[in-house]
Amino acid sequence: MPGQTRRTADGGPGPVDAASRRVAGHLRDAILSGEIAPGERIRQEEVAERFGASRLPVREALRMLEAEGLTESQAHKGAWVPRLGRHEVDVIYQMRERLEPLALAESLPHLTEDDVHRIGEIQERIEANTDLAEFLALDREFHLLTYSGCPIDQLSSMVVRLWNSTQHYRRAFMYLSGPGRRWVVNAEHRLLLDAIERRDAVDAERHLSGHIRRTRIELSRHPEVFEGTTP
Amino acid sequence: MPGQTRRTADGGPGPVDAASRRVAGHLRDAILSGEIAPGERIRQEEVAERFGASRLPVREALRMLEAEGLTESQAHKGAWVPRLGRHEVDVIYQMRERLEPLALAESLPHLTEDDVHRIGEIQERIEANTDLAEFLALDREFHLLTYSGCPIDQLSSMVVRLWNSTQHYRRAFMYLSGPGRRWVVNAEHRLLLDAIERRDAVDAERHLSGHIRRTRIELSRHPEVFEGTTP
DNA sequence: CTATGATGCTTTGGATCCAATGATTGCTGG
DNA sequence: CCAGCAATCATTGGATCCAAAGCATCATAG
Repeated sequence: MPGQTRRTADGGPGPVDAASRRVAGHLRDAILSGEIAPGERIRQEEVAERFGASRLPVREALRMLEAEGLTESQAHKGAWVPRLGRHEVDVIYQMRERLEPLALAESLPHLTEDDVHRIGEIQERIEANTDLAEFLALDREFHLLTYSGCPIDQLSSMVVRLWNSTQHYRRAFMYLSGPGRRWVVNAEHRLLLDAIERRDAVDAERHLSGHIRRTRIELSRHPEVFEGTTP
Repeated sequence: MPGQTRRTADGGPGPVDAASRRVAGHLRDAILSGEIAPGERIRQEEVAERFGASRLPVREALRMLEAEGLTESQAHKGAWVPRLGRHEVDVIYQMRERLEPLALAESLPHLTEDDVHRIGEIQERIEANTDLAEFLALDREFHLLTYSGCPIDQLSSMVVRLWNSTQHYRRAFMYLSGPGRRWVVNAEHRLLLDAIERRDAVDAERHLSGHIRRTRIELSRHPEVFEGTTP
């Protein structure tokens, strides 16, 4: 799952990746892929041993992930992946409905023709794809690419953060709902892509907010997503 | 400037404050009060010596502040307070226009009668006050109190983050514009407060987004705010 | 048999020391 | 006199060691 490693700072020509950022990247992938589930605790020493580093960069990595909404921590009690409730996920999707159209509008003027072309290619791969994990990765890549021209760091990082913290529930939802309504996603993506190609910010914002809103409402009809995995 | 110290985690019954959180609190106050200006670099050792700690908790504190949008950092190049441009601040205000009404709507049902009463008291102190620094602190306290019932951590912390990163420019703007349009703020606050007392989320959201929007537009007419302090 | 308190064990937080990287400054050659 | 290069210095990143706080278990008394 490349492309979203190295987020917070170091965005520029940063030549090296410090150990703390490397550990953060591995941990991020582990959380986003579902290997570490919500509610699960993260022990510093275990992570340090796994990635061949000392505990210190692990601590810094956990702070970075905390900034991205991927972990929570409390003094002397450790860190864990936050477990979200039904209402919490619903509100986070409402935040996406309000923020991502703005990110798209800010990004649109800066997207190159090549960028738009790549977005179209991703959509073709989405339509040809059948694997669930790959669909999630491609969908994420599709949307984040549409925001990639946004020059406002605060906005970009908040959008990524919202995607991160709901990734697990999106996966659980897609798993439950099956591929039956995949065509709706494709239609929405196609309309969004067309608006982007026409550089029509108004249409793009409308299609995007509708896309997120529909997902939120369908997701809210699967309450079983939020009850699972109670050890 | 109390009330906003100890943000990120530890929100619950956290009994102690670790040294890193204490350092983060002091640094946060220093940045929000303007003592450390945008663009200024922060040297770890200097901070460590100043607050009587080792460099390690300072490093963790800088990560926490990075999470709150108060600092930026790059590997082997250190940390500094980010300097924002005119357009960047404008977009951040647009983010506020979209997010804070949602935070208010989520908060409203959970605000107690006592909360609402305290908000009214703060507004009275705002109207009686003449000092600029105190106005900024009270205004911040007013708005954050209206969001204090919001149970969605992600939303609350994002709102605080947006307030944090624009605090310096808000102060510069208030300093330039003078008290001449203070009455507009008071009128908007009064209408907002009334809607809150009536538990009218629709009205409250409208007044709030209008309040932020007007501030954004007046702020955008003072480009000199963003050019100052070039050493 | 249960509840309460003390003790040890695990895990995190902090301090000091060492290594690596970036910037600055001085030197040398054109 | 200026440009480029190299060496030194300041600053950050990382590893190891030590202290403190939570948590669980076990023993003991009611």
